[in-house]
Amino acid sequence: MKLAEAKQQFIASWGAFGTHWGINRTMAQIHALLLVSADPLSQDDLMEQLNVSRGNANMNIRELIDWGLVDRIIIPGERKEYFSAEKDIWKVATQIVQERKKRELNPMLKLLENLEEVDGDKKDKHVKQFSDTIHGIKRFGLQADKMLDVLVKADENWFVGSLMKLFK
Amino acid sequence: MKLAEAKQQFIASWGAFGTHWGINRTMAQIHALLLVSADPLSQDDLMEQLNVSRGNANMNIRELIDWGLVDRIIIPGERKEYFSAEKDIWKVATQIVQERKKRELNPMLKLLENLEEVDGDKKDKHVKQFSDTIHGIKRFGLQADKMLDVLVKADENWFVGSLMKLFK
DNA sequence: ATGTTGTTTCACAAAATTCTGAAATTATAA
DNA sequence: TTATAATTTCAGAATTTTGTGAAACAACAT
Repeated sequence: MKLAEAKQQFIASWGAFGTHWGINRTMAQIHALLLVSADPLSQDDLMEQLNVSRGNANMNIRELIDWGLVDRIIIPGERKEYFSAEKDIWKVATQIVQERKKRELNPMLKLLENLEEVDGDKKDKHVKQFSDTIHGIKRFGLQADKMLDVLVKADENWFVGSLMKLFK
Repeated sequence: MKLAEAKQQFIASWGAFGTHWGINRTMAQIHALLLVSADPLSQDDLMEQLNVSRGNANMNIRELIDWGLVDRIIIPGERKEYFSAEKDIWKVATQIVQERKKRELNPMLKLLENLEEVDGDKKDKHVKQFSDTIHGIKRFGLQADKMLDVLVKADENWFVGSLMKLFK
């Protein structure tokens, strides 16, 4: 397969993949393109290669920078800004985990804490089912939270090594 | 807090949460409502409590059944069907992991295999960056695939216990 | 200062997704 | 059978999300 064709396919698939995970197509595609590009690209490069507008490109680049997945690169002597993606997939994954934890898991846990105490007779099966469910989700969420903290801080080799032993 | 209010808040939040994960609002809300309901509910119950149309309710219930998160309950002597959600959150989580693995991770790995061999000089840095990236993602994906398989098959107590030891 | 190039913003447009409700279908009862 | 209740389907409507492009803004060079 030709490089250009393979790139296209990767970008298209990564974009489609993203939409299943609450990430919009263009953002995922910009990320994909930067992941497979040897050199940093400018906003115009991205616009041209992905066929998207200036505004769209700009907004999604910014979002990727917010997520810590893309860096702004200043090339001395050049007026334009360039962008480059973190290529180490372990780092990409832990960065995403960290952000989603912060943005989604932690607020959810906070909510669950509020919902934990409901008025009413604990013998009432409706009250009981509600608080049991909330409790169960919270317990699970706290467990996940702890695990993900370790994962985020872990070094890939140590982590994979330990799991291998565990799961061999 | 009153039970009714707490329920409402849980349902609304679970729905919002779902949208960050590629799950549509109604589907997540139906799931939430069934999670906190002590007894199975009919389609009409769901429609009424969530204020959604028959078609919408029907489609999303079916989807939840497809995902293995909700069961159809036949009550003898009753004409209507009732629905009930798996309450054990560990089971819910492993079920979701299993499905997403099948629907998303496995196809992605297959794609990456196709993209692994690109024509052209391995010395060309563009070719090299592309295949290095694809390789990296594939390696990571295979590792994740294995891990998740273990997780799906694992018993919660064993799993959490092992991790506790590992991460003490 | 003034012009030029590059970046950001944002009102509106386009597209994608989700929802509705009525009609068609299916299942059960009389 | 025929009537009745429950379920499913799906074309179009409503809503939400995403994208566009021109104008405002900022940075720099002359």
